[in-house]
Amino acid sequence: MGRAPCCEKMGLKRGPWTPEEDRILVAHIERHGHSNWRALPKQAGLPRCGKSCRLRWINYLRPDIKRGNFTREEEDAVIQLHQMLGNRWSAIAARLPGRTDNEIKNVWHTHLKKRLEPKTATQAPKRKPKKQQQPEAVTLAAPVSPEQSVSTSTTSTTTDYSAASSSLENADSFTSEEEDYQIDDSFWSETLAMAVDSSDSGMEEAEGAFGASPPAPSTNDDVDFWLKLFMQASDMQNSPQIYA
DNA sequence: AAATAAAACAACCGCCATGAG
DNA sequence: GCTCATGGCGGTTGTTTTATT
Repeated sequence: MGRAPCCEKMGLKRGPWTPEEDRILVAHIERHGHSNWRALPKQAGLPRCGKSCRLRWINYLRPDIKRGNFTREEEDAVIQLHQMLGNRWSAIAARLPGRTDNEIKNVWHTHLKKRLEPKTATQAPKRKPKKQQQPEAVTLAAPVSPEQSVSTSTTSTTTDYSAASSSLENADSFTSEEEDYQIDDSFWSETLAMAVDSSDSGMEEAEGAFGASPPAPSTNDDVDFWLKLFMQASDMQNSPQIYA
């Protein structure tokens, strides 16, 4: 028997968050942290359940969230990590700084999965990819703090990956199912190096700053092991003569 | 311009793991 | 050692947005 839904029973509010609710939640967390999600909404005066608050914070309001479309590199990393980890979205998210498990999960289900589907599905997509993410979520969090306005800015996101996006001039070709999923030789060494770096330093900094507890060491070690293995494999591909 | 279909996104639900009492 | 409360995760659904007809 599952636990009763926490929000409905108490007559708490559900559905989309308003900017005002966002502001209250962020202000409260900045001031008091989030040691107890259950108690948080009451303390903050939010008519929400703790679970809802937690989700909102983790997925959208955290200052270190990177918004905007996934770059090609990020998508490829997700695919590769998914091959290694399966549907362990949180583990995958831990390797992609600024991306949340929910976001990754959505991206996976909306286009990455399709990209990997066999060539049988050759119909061209009816829609072109979205130009940019809808700004509402950004504007929700943006006014809250200077930190957020920086980290949640769509433009800053694109600048983060400007180098990568510059190589995406032919992005349309990637969206075609006819396109074989081919990884540039130099890609994995870059992407995985980034992932390892961030796991070694950046991610821990980011997580530490916001009180998130790091995943179990064994899990991290496992993933790091595989990442390094892939890096080595990639290097071998790049310069086989070295390893021959 | 309106209707429709599809994609993208945001949020919720239910289960599981873990820690405190 | 057991029970309960809580946090966290993955799956799923509902809503909104956008492209196409």
